[in-house]
Amino acid sequence: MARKGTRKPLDKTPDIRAVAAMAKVSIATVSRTINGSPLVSDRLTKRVWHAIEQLNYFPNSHARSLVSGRSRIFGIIVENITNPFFPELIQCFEEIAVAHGYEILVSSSNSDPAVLTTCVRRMIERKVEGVAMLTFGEEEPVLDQLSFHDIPLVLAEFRLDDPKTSTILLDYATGIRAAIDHLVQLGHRKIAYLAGPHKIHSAMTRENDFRTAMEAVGLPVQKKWVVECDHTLKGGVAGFDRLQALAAGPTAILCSNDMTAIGVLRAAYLKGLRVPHDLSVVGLDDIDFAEFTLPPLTTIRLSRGDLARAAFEALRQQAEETSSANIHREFLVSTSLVLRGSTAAPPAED
Amino acid sequence: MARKGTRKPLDKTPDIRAVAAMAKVSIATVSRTINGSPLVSDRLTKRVWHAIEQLNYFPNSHARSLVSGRSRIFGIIVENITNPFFPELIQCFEEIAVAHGYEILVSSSNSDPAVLTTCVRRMIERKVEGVAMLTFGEEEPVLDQLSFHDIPLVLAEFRLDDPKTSTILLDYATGIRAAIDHLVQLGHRKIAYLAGPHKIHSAMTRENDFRTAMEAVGLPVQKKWVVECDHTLKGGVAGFDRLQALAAGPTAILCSNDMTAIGVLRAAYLKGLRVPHDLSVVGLDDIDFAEFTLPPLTTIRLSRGDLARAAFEALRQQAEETSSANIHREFLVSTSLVLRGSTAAPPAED
DNA sequence: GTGAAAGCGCTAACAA
DNA sequence: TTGTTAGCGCTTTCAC
Repeated sequence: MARKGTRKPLDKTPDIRAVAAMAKVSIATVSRTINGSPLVSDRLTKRVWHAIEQLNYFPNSHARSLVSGRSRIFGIIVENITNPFFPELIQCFEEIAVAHGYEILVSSSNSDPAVLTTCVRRMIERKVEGVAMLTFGEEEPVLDQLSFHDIPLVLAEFRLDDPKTSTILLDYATGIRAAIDHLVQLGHRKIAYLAGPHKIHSAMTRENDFRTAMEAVGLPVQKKWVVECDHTLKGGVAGFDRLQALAAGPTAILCSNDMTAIGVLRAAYLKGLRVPHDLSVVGLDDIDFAEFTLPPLTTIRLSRGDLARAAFEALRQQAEETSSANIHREFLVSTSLVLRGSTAAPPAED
Repeated sequence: MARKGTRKPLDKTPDIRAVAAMAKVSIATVSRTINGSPLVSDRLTKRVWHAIEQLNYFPNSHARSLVSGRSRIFGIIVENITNPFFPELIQCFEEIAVAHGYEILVSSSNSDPAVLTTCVRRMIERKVEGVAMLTFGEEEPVLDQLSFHDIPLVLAEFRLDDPKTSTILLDYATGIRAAIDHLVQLGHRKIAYLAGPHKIHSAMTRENDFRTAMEAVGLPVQKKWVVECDHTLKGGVAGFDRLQALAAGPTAILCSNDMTAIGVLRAAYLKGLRVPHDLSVVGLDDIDFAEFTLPPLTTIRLSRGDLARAAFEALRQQAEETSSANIHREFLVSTSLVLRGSTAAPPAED
């Protein structure tokens, strides 16, 4: 409608033109300066930065993304931000991303496919350059969208035969085997397992690794002693209660995650069982809280830092390669047993 | 360089022009349809949506923001995402925001002014339409930037005389007074306080409210019994240890937040003190974990939902008003005492 | 009701 | 080295 500046002569946040005018250079020079182009002379570089500071100019990232076709945003979708494992993970991921000049968009799917769908939509609309799906197995409904829009992806425990998709494999088996060995060495033979939700892929992997480990040490897995929980504190309490309803209860419980284990600690206390004297409990994740429970939780450590680094690295490589060079990559994150106070020898048989 | 479509005839994610071509309408009509303009006829509306689905078209939000000048993004900056209080808060805020068609940008300042500065910069560059600073008192260094860029703001416990800034007041006093009353009624007279970092504004507010409450019930506040911690689990342990080093220790400890209190629970256990028999402990926040500690934590509840709603509402009002109508608003969030198992009568005097 | 066309603020050719 | 200019994908006048 009006030519530049005609409507409101002053009352605007400064744009690249204002900087150019003040520094008496072209807007191209301002752009080059901001982007660190080596072509700009020292003299002009100085003048431009001076003007930028004077005007308190902040480049508009929407304009940048639009024209460059690169948003420098990575999305990260976690299963449930309310589980302390994930904030710790997000924290690491964000630090790394910001250090590399990327932004992040965080979403929590809460195991709800509808939520997942809309947050993927939002990410596509924002033109993220990659998304880390750390939902551990609920990702299938949105995979097509992402691949249609050509967005690099890193998935946990899910191999997809797509050059733009990488996979992070979690070696739960080693940690779980170590936990079982530890328990067996202590004298336990009746070991129960509080599983995660079966619709979560990693929960199934963990459960299978539990079965494999039990078999390896020659212990039977009683069907009733594997109960499905939901990875929450409340779920741990409920799971424990179901286990307690059985005759000849287990002397040790391995849990699919720390939240479940902390719930068990609480429930056992209420039932008058003393951990580890009457019952041994092992968690998985090693969230910050695990060190501070009563007693401190013996758990299988899954490093947030390692996971975050793998996820970022996978995305960065995909994003910064020419798209024709993309290949499917795999990363492995290991686990290890952390011995604390929630495991001990089982009580003497009655 | 090349005219539209010359370079790669097909190999692109669809844009508004592709939709227009397929629906045999102008791009203006597509835009109107997407934005729900009532001016488009039913016949064309149908054709356009059909084309959108066929092509799996997602509008580019950078382009939208650029031209409309509205990003529909709110930023939320929290003090420390690793403290479970904040993920729960973010969760609520995000839900409300998404329900109202807004996106959110989350950042955790980790009490580091440099981090705060860069995350505010990123938010300004992304043209957020408002930011909720839930850092409780570390915001001063960035206030100028935000106000220079004319970005609506909502602050916790910080009044700023600016029409684009709203304030959320937290009524800690009521909850703290209730906690002190409760303790006094139980028979406690020696009440210690584990404070938060003094550089955090809310920590000072809480501490002052503690002093006021003590005075109101006629109890002296011993200088040595107020020790500054850092709102973490470790900090709670350290704070407890410092209190224990004193002769004639307190019989009850009120903590500036739940993390500190949980640390105290742990430290007391290690020292062989039984809570609540030997020592009463009260937290503040009522994070989800508080119900699951051993014993369950008596704490002063600060509703994440209320806080998130107040923050969103403040921002929405600022963003959707004509800028001339903006006025400073204040919201009040209340607290209340939640009785659980970590408080009891003090041990009989020796 | 619908379409044509002018930009939003910036980057990246290309020219000088 | 620097400046000129053509769009990035979309919304929004304005004219029909």
